[in-house]
Amino acid sequence: MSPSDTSGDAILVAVGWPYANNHLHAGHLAGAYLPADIFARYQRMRGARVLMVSGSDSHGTPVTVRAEQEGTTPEAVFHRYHQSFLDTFKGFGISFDLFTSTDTPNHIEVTQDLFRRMLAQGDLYEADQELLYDATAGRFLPDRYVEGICPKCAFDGARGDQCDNCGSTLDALELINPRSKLSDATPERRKSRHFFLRLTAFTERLTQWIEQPEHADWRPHVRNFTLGMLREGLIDRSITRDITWGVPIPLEGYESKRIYVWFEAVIGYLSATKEWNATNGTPEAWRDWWTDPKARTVYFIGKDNVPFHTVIWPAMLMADGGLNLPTDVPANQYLTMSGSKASKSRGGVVWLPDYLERYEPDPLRYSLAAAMPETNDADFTWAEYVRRNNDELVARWGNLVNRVLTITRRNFDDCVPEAPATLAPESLALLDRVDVAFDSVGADYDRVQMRRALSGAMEVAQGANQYLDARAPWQAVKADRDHAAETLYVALNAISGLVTLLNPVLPFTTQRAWEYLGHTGEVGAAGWQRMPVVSGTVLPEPGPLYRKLDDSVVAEEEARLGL
RNA sequence: GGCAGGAUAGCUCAGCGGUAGAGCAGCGGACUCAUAAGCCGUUGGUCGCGGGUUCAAAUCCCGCUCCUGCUACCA
Repeated sequence: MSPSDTSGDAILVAVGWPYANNHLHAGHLAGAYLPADIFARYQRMRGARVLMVSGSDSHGTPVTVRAEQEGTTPEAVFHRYHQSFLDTFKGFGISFDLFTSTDTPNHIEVTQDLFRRMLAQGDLYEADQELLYDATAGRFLPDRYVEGICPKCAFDGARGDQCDNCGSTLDALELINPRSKLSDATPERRKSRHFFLRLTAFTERLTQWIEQPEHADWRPHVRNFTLGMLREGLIDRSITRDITWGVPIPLEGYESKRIYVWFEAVIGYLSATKEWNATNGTPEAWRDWWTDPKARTVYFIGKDNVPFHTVIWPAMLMADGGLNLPTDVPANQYLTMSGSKASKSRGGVVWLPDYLERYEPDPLRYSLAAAMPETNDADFTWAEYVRRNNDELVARWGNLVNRVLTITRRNFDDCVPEAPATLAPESLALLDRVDVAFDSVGADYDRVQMRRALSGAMEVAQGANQYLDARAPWQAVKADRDHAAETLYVALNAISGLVTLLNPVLPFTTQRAWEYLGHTGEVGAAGWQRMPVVSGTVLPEPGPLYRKLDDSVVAEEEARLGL
């Protein structure tokens, strides 16, 4: 269903904003974009009015630094990766209604509007801040851009925010012999006037909100982490920086400063909703997602983003007044790559544009969904990818489709056979099992338990294989043609249900299977139910849904990773 | 340091109070429609260590060991 069709319940699928300083990798897909897409596809199928939005986070120090290194502008860096993101999402079928950026007039306007109102209400205030300044690079340094000797353990190499040796959380001003990571210069202390978010004023309201009974089933790592932050005490944070690449402060005399990304990027969820509705001729309809208390707003992010989505953004929404707070923030844990953490800055990563040059999107979607880091960090290995592709997609599911279509077309004149008026008990049992799966698998998708949903659907596929084996239509077709006809008719109908059940995870290949069954249109448009396969329908010639991968792929890809 | 999660069959993991499970790998079998796929059977574990609660603990409580992550002025 289109977000413009107002008949369904409104669900905002809000997805974390990727930082436009590099391409996306498999960790991004597993952590946020894939679960969001599966969820959105499922909700659309069951008739919800889904609006799925995100955009490039175009601002921030690393973008500026990268631009300087390359001798180009921050805009150029941002545009390059923004385009890369769009290509990647298209290639993997991540079905955004809108993927915009923080570099739009609309976003700047929405941000500045909220800034002004929060300032007027006293939720923001001005104060001096002492910071480290790199005179060589001509820039104030974020804590992470400063290194020095740890004041607690004397480790030389501690970063300004944290010492990797003893684990202490630091203030960059405490470092002994600080040096800039940008220029190696010794930074100097300078005062600068900034705006602060009065987070401390929201502690009580945030705590009450998190402790509401309907939030009891939030993922433990999200809920407990948030409660821990609230218990330990929030700290007012400065939300402006001495930089020139970012959203301008809407006041006179602040031309050398910008609103900082962590304050501004989360506003993107709201500004993107407004942008989509303005573009589609319904400028007031953004309220259906943001002010209707029945709307759900679900945020798909990696766990490193939790504080911004369960504390800072909710506080900003409370400050605004009438906007919906997050319904759920099903943050994922990390995807590790052959045992080590996937990272944009380090190597050992499966880059998504690179992947798409060699492989189809669905097998990676499948592998990542089957081992999604929902409760723990999950490890991605190429060996497991190849195994899942070959054993599960090719052998169990793809082969099921292929074998049934092949026998049917060969023996029944390329048509769906006639079924008897009364089906055998095992035939009814299989179809019933498929139909029941729509409830259980659907509930799992709805709860963002993608691993469970997928394994539930795949168990039904296995059941279909067992059914076929028990009734052996390849033999029956010689002795008892009606028996074989029933088997194939039932199997085709079971496959039809499976196509729909699997479509949120495997949108490309299930669409092809859908057409092999003689259906027309899109799987996603047919609703969350088993589409009957009708006797007499002509079945087109099928092709393999998946390609079997040779074991040598494992060694090749591991070599690329530098393992 | 604080917080969270984990430690279960060779491997990847599920189970989270009631006689140890799945997939893969291994072994055996019947079949042959299918991308030599599918199906059936089977080998294999004192569920990290030590205490405790209970008629009963992988499952709850306490302590310990090891692993991973997060710890909001990169996002």
